[in-house]
Amino acid sequence: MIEFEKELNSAQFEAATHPQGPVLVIAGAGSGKTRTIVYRLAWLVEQGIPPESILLMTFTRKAAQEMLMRTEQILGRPLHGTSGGTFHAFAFSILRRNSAEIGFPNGFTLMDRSDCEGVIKEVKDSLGYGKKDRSYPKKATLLDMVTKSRNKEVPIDTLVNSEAFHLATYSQEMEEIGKGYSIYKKQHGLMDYDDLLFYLEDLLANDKFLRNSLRSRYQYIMVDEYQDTNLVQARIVKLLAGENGNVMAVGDDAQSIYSFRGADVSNILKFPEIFNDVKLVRLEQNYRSTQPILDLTNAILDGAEIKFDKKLFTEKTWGKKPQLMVPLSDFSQSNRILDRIVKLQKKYGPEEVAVLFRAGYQSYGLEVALKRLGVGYKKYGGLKFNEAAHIKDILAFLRLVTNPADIISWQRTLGHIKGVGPKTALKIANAVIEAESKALGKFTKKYPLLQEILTDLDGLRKKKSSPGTALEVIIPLYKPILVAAYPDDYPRREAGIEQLAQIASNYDDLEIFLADMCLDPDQHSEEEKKEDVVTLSTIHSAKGLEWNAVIIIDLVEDRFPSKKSMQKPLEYEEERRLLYVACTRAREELIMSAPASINRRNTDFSEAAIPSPFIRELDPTLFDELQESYSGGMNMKKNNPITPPVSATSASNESKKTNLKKFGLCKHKIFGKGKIIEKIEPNKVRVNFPGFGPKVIVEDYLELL
DNA sequence: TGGGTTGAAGTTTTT
DNA sequence: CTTCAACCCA
Repeated sequence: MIEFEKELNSAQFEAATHPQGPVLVIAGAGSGKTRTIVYRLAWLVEQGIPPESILLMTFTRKAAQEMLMRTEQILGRPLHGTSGGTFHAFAFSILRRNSAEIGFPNGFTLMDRSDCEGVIKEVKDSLGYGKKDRSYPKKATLLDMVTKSRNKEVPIDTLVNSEAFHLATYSQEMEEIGKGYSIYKKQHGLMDYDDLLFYLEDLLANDKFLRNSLRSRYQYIMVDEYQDTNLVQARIVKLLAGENGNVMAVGDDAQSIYSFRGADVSNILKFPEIFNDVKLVRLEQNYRSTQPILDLTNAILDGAEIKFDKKLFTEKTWGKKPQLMVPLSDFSQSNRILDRIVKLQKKYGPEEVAVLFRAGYQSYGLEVALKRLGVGYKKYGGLKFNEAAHIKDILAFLRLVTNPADIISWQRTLGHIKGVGPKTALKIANAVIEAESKALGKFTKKYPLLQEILTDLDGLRKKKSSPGTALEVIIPLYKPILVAAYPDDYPRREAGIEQLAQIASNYDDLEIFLADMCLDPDQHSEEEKKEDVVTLSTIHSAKGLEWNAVIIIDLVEDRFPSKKSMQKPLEYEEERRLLYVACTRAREELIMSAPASINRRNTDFSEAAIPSPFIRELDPTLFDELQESYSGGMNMKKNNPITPPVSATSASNESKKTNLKKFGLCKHKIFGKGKIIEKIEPNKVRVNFPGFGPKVIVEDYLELL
């Protein structure tokens, strides 16, 4: 018997043992959110609720697995049949069984990011857009806009006006591309991540029988990280929960960091309006970090444009102040951080140290340093295992076994035949699909390799082969192609393919294997399995995790907050929350690093770097500052001379103000070159931009020419 | 139409 | 430094 009342604090207990109806748990960072969910699961099961009637939606599959495992631990017995995973994976499993009903009689193939980009490019080209226009939005940008408009459920036009003004001239065409994209997917039996959610919603809304059967199956629904759900996810929850509404939503509005993907914080704020008689529980006591760390994280939130009514507190009143390290450059930062990692690992154990950063590439320097010293590490975020060209090649081939209409995969696969490019591949694919044996005969005669590929595909299709056996056929066929394409590093890539085969051997069903590779790309990568090593992670991928010591690197302007977010208030605020998430991962030691200079990509020279505005605005008594001396050591900066470092921005503003009187030429990041025609308020001017017309701009966003 | 070359532009986060 | 698309030649 579990003693719930003893194991949980009163708020946690209240949430975990709430008998019926909707509950909203606003759980501050480190407030025992996972613990609450786990105890709720255990409580439900102890009340006699069958485990298979519980549905647990999480942000990653890993999170779900961990929670289910912990529940089994405290229950002391296995938990059979509880469904746990991401919205996307859940949607896939339902849609797969009902594909005919949503207009995919032959099933569908799930696309990953680069497949989607390929389709977008195809549509763009077929519409004849962007010819000869070098500055036409790239396929990645186009896809971003299309999916963002879909996720936020706002027309592209509106989206462009509110957050991508520089694309204004293209919004009409982007709208068309979006339409074409959606038709293309349907025609070729393809779905992207967004489709999974929208088709699921349609299915639930229209199929009363299915809806009722799912409702009676899932009596209790729990949704973790609710602040990062989007509108359609919220509606799906509503459809699944039904009248009795046994939903528990858990989240923290201060940790919402996925709005770039369409997540909508107002979901969590509006939850009480959507369901009746919502029980609201707040978890505010922090069990993770020491008080000096919380003082700093509370201060970060204090600077927010829209205030959070939230002050985390802890009983761990002891502890070290967070540190701000100022290495001379981003290059020396790697070495100084390496020293710290080694020391911290001795103190806390090798697994208990993590280095966090804004973007995947920011850890490259450190990775080199770690390798040189032979310190093991695992990295989360950034490039994925299945984004490597050779892995994609193999997966494309496998996809043709299940979906012959997948033109993108045909082009990828047939492109390896000498003399075949996208155009010829398209013709061949059409000949195959339409079964035009005459045309096909010509092609197979001309390209012997094609005959081989087709024969293998046919064999695999007929036998309904498992992923493992399919790979046994494909690998020998692909090997010569691999060797020819990458003469210098094919052994490394071959090892990657071996690894893929290893993963595949755990699956019986090819379609499920392929979907999992998109839905959960790095669950099986070798990284996962490494033990006793330091963790390197993007902050997004570190969500929900914690370590004794956390180091955050590259806290300088343009890198964190990212350059792009500086001009957009909403994105800038999200960067702030991102830093909040990063800092609240630390239990005992928090180290922030803001190198004094960074290397710009296109120059050989380092440029002076300005510490992140989030750091500059902090009260300097909240942290200790360490500066790297020219001889290499780190010295404590004595009694923290109040460091509103006569910031470079304000200094340059001064000079701007005087120069602006001349009404000269200037440059704006979005509108390009323009001429200043009028000074309006103390810090605003009217500028005429060729092509855009006159605009009122805040001086700080202008560069004088 | 494929394949190589050239020249310019753009750099985040993820299911 | 990398990626992308236009351009040219076979």
